[in-house]
Amino acid sequence: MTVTIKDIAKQAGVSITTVSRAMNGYRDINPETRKRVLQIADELNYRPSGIARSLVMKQSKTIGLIISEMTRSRTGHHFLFDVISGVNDRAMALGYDLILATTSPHEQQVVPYMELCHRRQLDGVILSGVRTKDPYLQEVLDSDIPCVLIDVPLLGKACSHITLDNRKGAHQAVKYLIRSGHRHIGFINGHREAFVSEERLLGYRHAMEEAGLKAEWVFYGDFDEASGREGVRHLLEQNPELSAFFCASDLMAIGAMRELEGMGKKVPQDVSVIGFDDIDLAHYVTPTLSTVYQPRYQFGTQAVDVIVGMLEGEQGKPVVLEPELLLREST
Amino acid sequence: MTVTIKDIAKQAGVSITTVSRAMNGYRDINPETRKRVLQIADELNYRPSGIARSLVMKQSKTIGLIISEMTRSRTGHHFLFDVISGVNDRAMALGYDLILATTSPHEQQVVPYMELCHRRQLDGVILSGVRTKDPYLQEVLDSDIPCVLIDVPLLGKACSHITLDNRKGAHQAVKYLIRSGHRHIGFINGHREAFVSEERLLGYRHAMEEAGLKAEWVFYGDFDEASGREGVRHLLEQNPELSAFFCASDLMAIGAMRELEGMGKKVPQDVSVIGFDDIDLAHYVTPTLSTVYQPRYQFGTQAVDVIVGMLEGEQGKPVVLEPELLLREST
DNA sequence: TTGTAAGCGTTATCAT
DNA sequence: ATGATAACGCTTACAA
Repeated sequence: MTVTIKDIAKQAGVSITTVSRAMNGYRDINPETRKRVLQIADELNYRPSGIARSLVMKQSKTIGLIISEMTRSRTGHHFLFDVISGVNDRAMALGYDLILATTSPHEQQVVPYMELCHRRQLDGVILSGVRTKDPYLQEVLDSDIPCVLIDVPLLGKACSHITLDNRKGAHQAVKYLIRSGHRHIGFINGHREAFVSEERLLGYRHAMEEAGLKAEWVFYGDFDEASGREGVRHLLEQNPELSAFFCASDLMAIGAMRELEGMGKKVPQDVSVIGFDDIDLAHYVTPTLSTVYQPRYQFGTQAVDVIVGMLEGEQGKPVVLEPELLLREST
Repeated sequence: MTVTIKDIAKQAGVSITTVSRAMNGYRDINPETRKRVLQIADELNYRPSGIARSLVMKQSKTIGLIISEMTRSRTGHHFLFDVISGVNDRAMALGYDLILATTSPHEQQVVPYMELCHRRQLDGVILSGVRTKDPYLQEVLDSDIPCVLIDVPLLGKACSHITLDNRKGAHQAVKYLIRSGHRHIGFINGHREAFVSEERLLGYRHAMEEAGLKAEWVFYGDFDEASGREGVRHLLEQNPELSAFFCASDLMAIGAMRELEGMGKKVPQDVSVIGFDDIDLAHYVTPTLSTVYQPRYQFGTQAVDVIVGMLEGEQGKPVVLEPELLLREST
């Protein structure tokens, strides 16, 4: 049915070896022959089988993008699309195919990391959304397949990562609030199993403490809008003096603003709010949201670069991207 | 290095055939033997090679999701993430792997559809974002590989599609505006190479004409915010009497609202606006946007269902999902 | 410059 | 119930 090099070989009256040579641009072949082979391949509408090639070459030219908790709430949406785009674009540009797979903390216990890798003979994998104590982390460390984690600072023989300088980002945001005159700044953080949460907390603390302020108004949310609302309620209840909130995600910041509105407080007149991520929503809501920008697309492209680097024998170097504070109307 | 059935066979003192049998749950095998084989496989940490299996079985258990113009502007973002999620979730649930690939009208001329399919031996493909006269359309028709197109009403021996009842959606929206008392309703459509644009235009016309109104205030945009603004400017310039706009995307509707605001017109007091899609933004902007809901996630899951149906020998039936008019503050 | 033949990790056919 | 053996479509020594 499908045409193979065998068919071409027959048609061209040469061996399959010669066909293979012609197709792959080897030079120890008569230009005439190559031309004829290529010609016939074209006529026959030959398409090489990557599958067969993968089997014999023991590399698939495929990168796996494994995302944990992709659809859980709407949180991922805003962050992940760009990451996926970046990975896809760069992977394609470098000649790699992309396999997308999703998992969850639970799934991770059911189907081992290595199973995903071997099934498709992934050359490398990019892992996003894993929590600090998810099962895959150890498996990644044990594996020989190059892997770069997004936002989890693991390092190993075949494992590197890419992340933002979250500490700096948080520090910038909080410092700005302080400079704007705020003394009582609440921090609505993400959940505790996210590495970025730890880092952002450190940034918050650092900024507060270096200004001689107490850094104790912290709430742990879940990155989504509801938990932003909750954070405001919770923190304000105990500390009515809070005049600003730094939130570990834009979604939480939006929730915070909504809740504040509901309480009759004006943003930014009464209370200032800063988010994190700079998702599209940030400049569509009213008031527009000041936030810490994350170069999501670059998370994707650079993750691929690191992987491919490792594939070529380099030791994977961690990548730490720069945050950028974007000031809008909410401050 | 990697352990294969051969290794297991040796360890277990049986033939590879027997191992294969054990692994695949055949029943013409001694339960004892199976148990031992499975046991050893586990000890050795055996992971089957999907690649090898694909080669011999001539099916890869893989579905390709090919998206044209994925990152062009920010338009796709809002619509595509859910489609991707849906495809991914259902594909995984049914035991299929997902390969994500992107293309563009230009790319389509460079790398043939069949090349993508054969390279990975895709069992089926889902195609999104193609324009009405993109090269892939004909290729899909000629191909024997099951394909379902999203929002392009192609039908063929191995080709079906899934779409929304766009005509009805548009009709509902416009009819609502008419019932609200509007007589001069502008339509900011998507670009002409989108099938959905034709359909939505028909819906607009139908609603207007059945109310005895002129249906001639049409602008062709590009689905993005900028073209929404442009549409308002253009239409209003020539027809200051317009008191409502129906837009073929939420992004254009938001652009329209922004432009109207800029002109000093209040939404909805002076002018009503309805969008299309119900992206997340719709209920975050001010005023919140009335719109026609598209079940994006279902586009994904059902597309997979159709593909898998075809893989099992069914003739692919087109799927037409139901729109739903969501009324919010912009009307 | 070209061909022969082995092998990649499976499944499948046919014996036994 | 089990085992040889031939595929699957390709690459790659090694020979010629």
